[in-house]
Amino acid sequence: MMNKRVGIRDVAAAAGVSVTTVSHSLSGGGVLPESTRKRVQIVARELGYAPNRLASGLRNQRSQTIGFVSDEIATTPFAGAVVLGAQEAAAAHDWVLMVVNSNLDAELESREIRALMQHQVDGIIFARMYHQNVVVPPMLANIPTVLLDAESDDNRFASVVPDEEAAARTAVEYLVRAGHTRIGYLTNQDDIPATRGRLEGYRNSIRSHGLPLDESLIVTAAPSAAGGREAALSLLDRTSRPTALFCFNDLMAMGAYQAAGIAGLSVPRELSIVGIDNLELIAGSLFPGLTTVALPHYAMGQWAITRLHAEINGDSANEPRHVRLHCPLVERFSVAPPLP
Amino acid sequence: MMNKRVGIRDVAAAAGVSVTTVSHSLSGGGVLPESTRKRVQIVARELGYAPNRLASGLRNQRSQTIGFVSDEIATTPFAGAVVLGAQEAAAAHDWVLMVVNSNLDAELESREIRALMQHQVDGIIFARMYHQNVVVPPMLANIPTVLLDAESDDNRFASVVPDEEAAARTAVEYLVRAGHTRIGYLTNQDDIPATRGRLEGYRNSIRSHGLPLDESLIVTAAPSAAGGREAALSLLDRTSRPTALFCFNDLMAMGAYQAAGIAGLSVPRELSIVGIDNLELIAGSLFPGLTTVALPHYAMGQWAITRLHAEINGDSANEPRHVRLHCPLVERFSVAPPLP
DNA sequence: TTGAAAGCGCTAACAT
DNA sequence: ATGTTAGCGCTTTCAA
Repeated sequence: MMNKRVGIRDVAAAAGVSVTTVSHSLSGGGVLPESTRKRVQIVARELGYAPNRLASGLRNQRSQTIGFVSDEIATTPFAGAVVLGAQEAAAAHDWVLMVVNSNLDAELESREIRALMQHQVDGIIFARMYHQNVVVPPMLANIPTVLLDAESDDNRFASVVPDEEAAARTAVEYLVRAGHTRIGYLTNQDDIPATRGRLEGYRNSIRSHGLPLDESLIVTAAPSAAGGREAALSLLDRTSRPTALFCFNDLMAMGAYQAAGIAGLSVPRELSIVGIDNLELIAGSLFPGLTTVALPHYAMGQWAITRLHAEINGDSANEPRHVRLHCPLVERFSVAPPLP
Repeated sequence: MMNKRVGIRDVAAAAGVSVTTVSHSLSGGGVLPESTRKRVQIVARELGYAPNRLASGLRNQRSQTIGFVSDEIATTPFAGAVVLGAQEAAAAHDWVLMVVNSNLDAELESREIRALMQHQVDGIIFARMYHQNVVVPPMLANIPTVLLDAESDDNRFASVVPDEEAAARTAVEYLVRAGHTRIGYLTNQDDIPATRGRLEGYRNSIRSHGLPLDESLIVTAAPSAAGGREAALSLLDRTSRPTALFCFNDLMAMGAYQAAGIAGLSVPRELSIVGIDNLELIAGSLFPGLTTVALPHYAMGQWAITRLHAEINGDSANEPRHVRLHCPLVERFSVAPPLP
């Protein structure tokens, strides 16, 4: 049910002017005396006039609508932050988001993108929930598109991802500053960009602080609490155990807490722990609270829309194409100096 | 950039028929011989024709678009499941979702709803992330709207919420079946429908199993891990401590695990724990895994869209207006028989 | 069985 | 300074 009663011609009639004048008055076009403009605006408000975006979109070839395509929106708590960042930035441009989700089904994803294009979206955010390399569906070649938490070999698309390497350095550095010299790393067994970037960041940071790089302090496991628990356990069993653990993500960090409990070690007095993700639900609920490096989900959503806006308006020539966003440290209570 | 190249008239030209015939062929209207219909369809496919929904929406007064209005999409992991349920059901009706989020700001919410209406959405899902009573913004009176995880005194709106009382009964019953007779309840300090419903369910279930209802076993706290931890601690300190804890939500259950650790009790051997929510991230990561009652987020999303569809098509007369959805038990490993 | 044409609500080029 | 009018792409009545 479209309940748009009053249209531009009703306003015109009520104000005793033509539709052109109304259109100009409301959209700032044309050259009118302030007086008429004001008067028309007042009449429009009184009548409760609201423009029909379907009609103006049809006329302007601009729907003021952006397609947001993502994978697995349901299983991650990241999606909310990304969508929120995108939605708030979109609202600032008077855009509204059409959200679709493919649940990792490429065929479904194509259908959804097709639907979005039928709705004449002005552009598309192609988002993944975990930083990854993607091959962009070919039909996106004809529409302004920016990649979010994803990168493509196809250089045509602008993209934004977290700076994984710097995130890891931030975490390790924090531990080093606290006085730790034997810092274990619980890494992810999956070979994805995040894994590579964070591992590199760990190694670089250790080295750049003049600490010995002991590869046996790096343990590989599934990026889950269970994975982190087992990995941490294997490290804590050793005679000369690390005094701090840097974990690929907050879930593995949660596993490290569990391992500490099993090993009878108190966090942070006897074992310091740092994660990555800043999953509020986990990091804020662990006891004591987990110090971790936040992934910039909100900021990526925001950046993607802003970049898309530039692209659609044709002033994207000087805009950066590929961006790695900063990941800030979030301090809670899981780090202390090592025992003497 | 609208990149719709080929329109209905291109197809008409290519097929050597009129636009009318094309329209009828594609949408199944009119009375044409199968032969022409097929031929036109083939030509349309070859040309890569796709209808412009802005145009058909303008003509039909149906945008095939639904507004999804929610509060705090970012802070909860529930949002994803709700949106997914809604989106998949919407796709089945060839609808697409316009998602907006108000972050609890009523003024912002109004602006967003206004934007949705300008885009001529055919209906609106008014969703909350925590079961609550709401006053529906007055402008929704003129558009088909269904409430999700929310109820209103205004009886005009269909609504769907979880069956809180039954959820609690499911949890307690499971504990009783395992042999527990002293079951503590960690309840929420906030007076919201979930709190009332679950507390009632707890009491009803205890009574209906012929167990003594010991009100001192009910402890009130903040619905967080910290709240659950403190509440559980106070219960476990007692001489005749409960052998099982039912928790208002998974976060409080997580706190109960922490309390068990502090008290030196092993879960589930010495203390059984059940939650509500089935937050995969928490319930699946706790060690051992948390047995909990799932909130029907996906199903609510689905129901809301289906109901809205009936409403928009005017065949909602026999449809239920207010529904409480079943909350299924999800078994993991946090429950065992009490020690003899 | 097929086609011409009006019109959904809006914008903007072109008059006046 | 303001108004007339031709579409945007589609559906559908009405006529042929």
